[in-house]
Amino acid sequence: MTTRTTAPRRVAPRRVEKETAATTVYHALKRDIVHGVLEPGHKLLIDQIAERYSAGTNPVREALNRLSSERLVDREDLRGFFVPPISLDDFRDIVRTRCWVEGKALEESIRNRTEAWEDAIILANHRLQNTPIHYYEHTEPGMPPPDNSPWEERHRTFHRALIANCGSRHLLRFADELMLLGERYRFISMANSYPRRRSVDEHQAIVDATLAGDTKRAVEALQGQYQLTLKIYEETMSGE
Amino acid sequence: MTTRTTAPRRVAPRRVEKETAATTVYHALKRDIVHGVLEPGHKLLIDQIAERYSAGTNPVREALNRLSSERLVDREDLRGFFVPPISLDDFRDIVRTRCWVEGKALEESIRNRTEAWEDAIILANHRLQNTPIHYYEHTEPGMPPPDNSPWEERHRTFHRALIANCGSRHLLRFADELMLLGERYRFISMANSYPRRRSVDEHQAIVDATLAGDTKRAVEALQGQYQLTLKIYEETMSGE
DNA sequence: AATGAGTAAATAATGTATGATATCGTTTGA
DNA sequence: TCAAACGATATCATACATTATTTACTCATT
Repeated sequence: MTTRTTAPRRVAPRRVEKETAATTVYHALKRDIVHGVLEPGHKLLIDQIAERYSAGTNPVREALNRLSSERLVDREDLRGFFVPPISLDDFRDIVRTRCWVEGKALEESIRNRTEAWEDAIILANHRLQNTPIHYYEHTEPGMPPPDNSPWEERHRTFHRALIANCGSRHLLRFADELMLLGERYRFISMANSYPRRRSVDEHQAIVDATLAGDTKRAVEALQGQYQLTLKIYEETMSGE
Repeated sequence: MTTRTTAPRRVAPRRVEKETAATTVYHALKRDIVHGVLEPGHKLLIDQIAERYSAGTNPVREALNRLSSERLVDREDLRGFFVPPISLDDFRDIVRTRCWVEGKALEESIRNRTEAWEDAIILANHRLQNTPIHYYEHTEPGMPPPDNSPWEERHRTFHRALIANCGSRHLLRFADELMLLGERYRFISMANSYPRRRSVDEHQAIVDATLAGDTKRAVEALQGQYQLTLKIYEETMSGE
């Protein structure tokens, strides 16, 4: 048997991973609900949604049904779908639960720590620090709100990296769900509260304690950040 | 103004709460997957499911989409729906996560304890103790497996009652999801392991510690029960 | 005039049927 | 032995029919 001179390069049997319309609508709806584009309490009319995302009614229904199981839309038989209302109580619940879940997940991640996990945190933190935040105050009046999606994306990645080593798929899934629910409140009510936060320092403190293996300090730093977010939200609410 | 002698008793505008076909199929599928009637790894063909539950394809797709967000069915675009496979690793993850989540929820429930909550636990435990378990060994060969759904129902209610006072809707939702995922393993692989368990004593121990306000002992008793379940599962698996 | 029951029209969710498109298993040909 | 091609099967999307809810209106009663 002779070696081939031209590498046969088996064409990767990569499934093209085509997306169905239902999945496309699912992601679009999810994004628009989390970003507050679709307002809390708003009724989601099938036909409107279908037209909005250029899809049929059937894919829309499938997307809405998926989201209803993630508590990102409310559903009532024969009455339709709604964007879930927001409330201070709900946000308090989300933050508190997130503190428990991610606190535990961080603790376990540190217990199981590996070099690869630590590297991923360093990297995620570095990338996050190098991603600028565009403040609303610096844009001209009448301009659309600034797009911070790169920062948002890296922020999510950073927090996922912290707890990624906890060893529990289910706990990570819960953390992800809660992160999403929490982000919704940030987008809806606190779009412009970035500036008052020394988030770079906060993140650095979490990273330092985590890499030092100081579980107690790391968890407290993480939870402290979430509780600060809640505090700002409460002030924002009472100030209006 | 005189008081009316015949109470007008405004007829409660109680919505009849009709169930759609999609919801009916959703519950039926959920039950059959948890009970292991639909086997792990099995492909869920839309038409088959539709016929099985006497429904159209559309309601079936909606039900499957809901369940996919609860991890009770796996979904792949253009490839269909599947009953999730089971694995020892997955069950370990479920039990461990359940210990964390319910441990925390029980701790918080005790911290916020009220008389109503304690009463509900007493009652749920009492009802559970008075519900007999029908053992497979005691039925004639060839007979269908015994129906323990009353016990299962009360068992669920008991565990929900323990943590109901934790004050977090989201945590309770997670606990519920995990309970369901865990029950699936019990139904699939341990249908006949009831007898070897002194579950009445185990439950009583949890109740005693809980009502005594002994958080540490209560949580350990609760987690101990789950870990015992895992141990039995591991033995069942290796013994076959 | 204001209130409320009853009723009919409009609206929207739900379900059915059908056609389009992708995947999967098999066969055929080099 | 491998790969391309074909046919069978199933998912997905659209169009349409059905059923429930919501709204608007009428009219009797207070």
